[in-house]
Formats: sequence, structure tokens, C-alpha cells
Amino acid sequence: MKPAPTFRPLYAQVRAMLTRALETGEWGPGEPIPSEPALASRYGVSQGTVRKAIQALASDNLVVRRQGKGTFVATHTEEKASNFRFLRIVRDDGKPEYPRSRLIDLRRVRASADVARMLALRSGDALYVLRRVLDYGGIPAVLDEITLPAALFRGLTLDRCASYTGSMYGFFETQFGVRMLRADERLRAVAADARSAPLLRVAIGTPLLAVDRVTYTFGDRSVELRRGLCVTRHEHYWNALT
Amino acid sequence: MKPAPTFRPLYAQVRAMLTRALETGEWGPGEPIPSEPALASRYGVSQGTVRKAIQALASDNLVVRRQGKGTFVATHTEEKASNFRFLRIVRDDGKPEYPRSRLIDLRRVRASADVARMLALRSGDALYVLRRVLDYGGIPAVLDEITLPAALFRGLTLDRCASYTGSMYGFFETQFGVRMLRADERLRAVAADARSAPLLRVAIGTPLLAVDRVTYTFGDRSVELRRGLCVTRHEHYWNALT
DNA sequence: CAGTGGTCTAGACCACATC
DNA sequence: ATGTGGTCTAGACCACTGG
Repeated sequence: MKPAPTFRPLYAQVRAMLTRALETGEWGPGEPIPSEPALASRYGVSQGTVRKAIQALASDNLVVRRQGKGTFVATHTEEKASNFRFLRIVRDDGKPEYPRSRLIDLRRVRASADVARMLALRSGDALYVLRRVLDYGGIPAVLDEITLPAALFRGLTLDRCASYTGSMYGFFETQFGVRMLRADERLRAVAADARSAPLLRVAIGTPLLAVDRVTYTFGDRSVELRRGLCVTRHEHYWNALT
Repeated sequence: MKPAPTFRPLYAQVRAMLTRALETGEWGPGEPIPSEPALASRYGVSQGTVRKAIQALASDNLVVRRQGKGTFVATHTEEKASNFRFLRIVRDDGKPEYPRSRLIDLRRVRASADVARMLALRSGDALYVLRRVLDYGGIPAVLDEITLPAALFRGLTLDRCASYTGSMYGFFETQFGVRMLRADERLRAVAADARSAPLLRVAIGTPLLAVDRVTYTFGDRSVELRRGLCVTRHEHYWNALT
């Protein structure tokens, strides 16, 4: 019998409290959190312990540390190149081009049993399904179908999407307060069908890279399903195994 | 003008010295490295500084830390489940099955300009090209074509491959002293051709997931090119965006 | 029990950014 | 000059492993 695996380091507890403060929005995206000495006094621990907690948050990309300036809450609205964290489709020639997004349509539908399970909803709950195409160098490369719980994205319209300049996740963060923290992806090869082929300007049957993403926010709650269909002729999906 | 960006933390220097010791094989794969106090005295720094250096190596997967036991040089020969670090193809049903490998053939060829560049060789240098198929549940799923510099893998034969039980990288590590540390992958969707279709038992034209890997050892030297063609019917490529 | 890595503290000093 | 995070040290104690 194992005795009792109840040991929990101090820094882990501080980390949990900081995460909670981040989740409740005590400091908003882009804003600085208090300095290490301030947090040490607030939680009654040493600066070194606070430091370790913050570094764990930084390695989870919840905050960004900047020497001489402070520690800032992560945001999708100013990540520039670092936005390639969630955009793994890059050009074969390596040019770091940011694609242009063209919105196709937005529908309101009911959740199937499968989708409901993956989003921790009930069958029949309302969903938004947004479709868009990403163009690289003016050529369509990715058809995204983005599924969102309507409850979290009340008032979402095509116009609101279109009028926002910046990344999708920046839009979700600023307009709906939904913060995407991490994602899982499953990749397969599929054939272009009658629905996707015209939008990507390829022949039916063309091999496409299908990227199925589940995106999570605080507390490992899934808040987005996304299927990307990618024409991997001039672009590819990039991944580093470390 | 910037003055001189020459600052280098002590722990980074210790880390570099430890990396060098690992590379030269002062401690072999699977063996323990000296304890923190021992290393601190060896390098004339505090234990805290050594700890930070070692933790950096651990996060690069060069060593593995085990509380109460010691710090051990990473090896591909006993990684059990952690071997899924370099094997991202998993079953759709999530069962953690380890596939069976069937060797197809081994050829000795000359490097083209492209391959030579990617492996930092000269055009015409000798290469080995090994092909194999991975079966999941008895069904062929992946056709791998593995390209290696002959200079590093002298005496490689099909028989030697076949007689080794364990992972490919474990084989390379123990038999040739070549240690794979990290890899980059590029994924595309392609159509099965006359060469691959029969081996994977699919029709010509079937969409396949093509995984092009470049694998690196110490000093960011590339030592393997690998192309995997995957039938993503019952399996998929898994990736976490963190 | 001794030895390992893991946690926590306190304090000094360094590098960087800003005013 | 001040305040931030980053480095480095020294020492104490804790959790885990194995003899």
C-alpha cells in the first residue's frame, strides 16, 4: 500500500494561486503582474519560491518574462512572430509570410453527440461553425472549419470577424474573453471532396493534409474544435521533435 | 553601436562543459553522471549552479533525473513509453501499441546534391538507404525510407538490423555510437505511387501522410534523413501545441 | 542508514530598461 | 538613479531510493 502521496511543493501552490488570479483576470492579457518581491510578500514566501512558480507559468506560455521590464500576461494580440506557435503551416521556401484570411461563412448549428463530448457540452447545444480560407501569396492553401460553443461566443457575426484585424485567437481574446492556452492536433491525409475542392481550387481527389485541432483554455476545458484542410503544394506543416 | 554582447552565465559554461563530456562519452548512455556536489567541486562552482546546468540538459532530454537515484545519460535503449518522443504515429483508438517493423531492403547509393547538402556531405559520398514497413495490428501503416551517411554506419547490413530487437535509434546508439538527439519534421499529403502502394497494400492514388524528418546529433549535425509514408486510416500523427 | 535529487530561504551582485 | 528580472552562493531541510 502506498501511504499518502499528498506532498505538494510550496511553489506549486503559489503557481496554482497565480494561475487562478490569471484566470479571473486580476491582471489582463498584455498587462504586467506584480514584481517578484511584491508577490513574495503577498503569499508569504521567499522571492526564490515565487520565481520558480512564475518560471513554470512562463514555460506554459501563460506569462512572458522580460528582463528589466517585468512579467506580463500572455496575449495573442501582440505575439508577432511567436504567433507561429499555433500556426504550423509554413511556406516551403521558409519565407515567414503571414497568410491572408478570407471568411467564407458562419452558421449556427446544434452539437452532435461527438462534438458535444469533445467540447464538454450536451447534444443539441448551440454551436457556431465558421469557415475561412488562408491564402499564401494569393493562393488558397488552407480551408479552416472552426467550431465554437455559442454560449461562449454570444453575438459572433461574420462582420465582427471581418472587421477585426489580427489573429483569430487575438479576436477571441479581446472580443469574447476566451483565451486559448494550448491545443492537441491529429494529422491525416485525405482526399479533397466536392465541398472543399472548389474553395481550395484543386481537383476532387487531390491529397490534402487534414489537421484536427482541439483547443483548451484554463482548467483544460476544450473551447474550440478546428479542422484545417491544407494543400501541401507550396506549404507544409512544420514540427520539431525535441 | 552595441558595446559587446559577451556576457555568458556560469551555468551556461558548465552546461557546455557537461555537454562536451557527454559527447565524448565520458559517461555512456544509461550510465549515471557524477552527483551534484561532485560536479560542483569539479568545476569550482556552487551546487545550485551545477543544478541549473543539469536541469537545462534534462529539458533537452540529454539526461534524465531520478530523485533519490541520480542523473543518467539519456538512452534510446530503455525509454519504453517515452520512445513515443520520436514516434508520433499512434492508433486512432488511443491504444499505445508499439508497431512491428518489417525490413524491406538496404541499398548503398551515392548522395545527390540535395541530400549531400542536408547531411553536410559532398555530392557522391556513400549513403545507406534502408526501407521498412511498420505494421499496427498486423496491418501495414508506415513505409519508412531511412537515409544514412555510410561513413557513420560502416558495416550496416540487413541482417544486423534484423537481429537487433528494439528501436531503430537504440540500434544506432549501441551498434554505431550515433546518438539521435532531436529532429525536425515537415508534413505533407501525397498520393500513393507505384512504388509505395503495394508495400502499404493500398490503391495507387490513395492519400498518404508524408513525414520528412531530419535528425540531429551533438553540435546540430544532421545524421539521418527519413521519409515516412503513412496510411492514415486507423492511425494518425499526433502533436501537442503548448 | 547514507546518498541522491528536490525544495526553500536569505542575501549579494549583475544585466537590462526606463526615467 | 531606480526597479525589474537573472545569476550565484551557502546552508538547511525534505522526499525518495537502496543497502
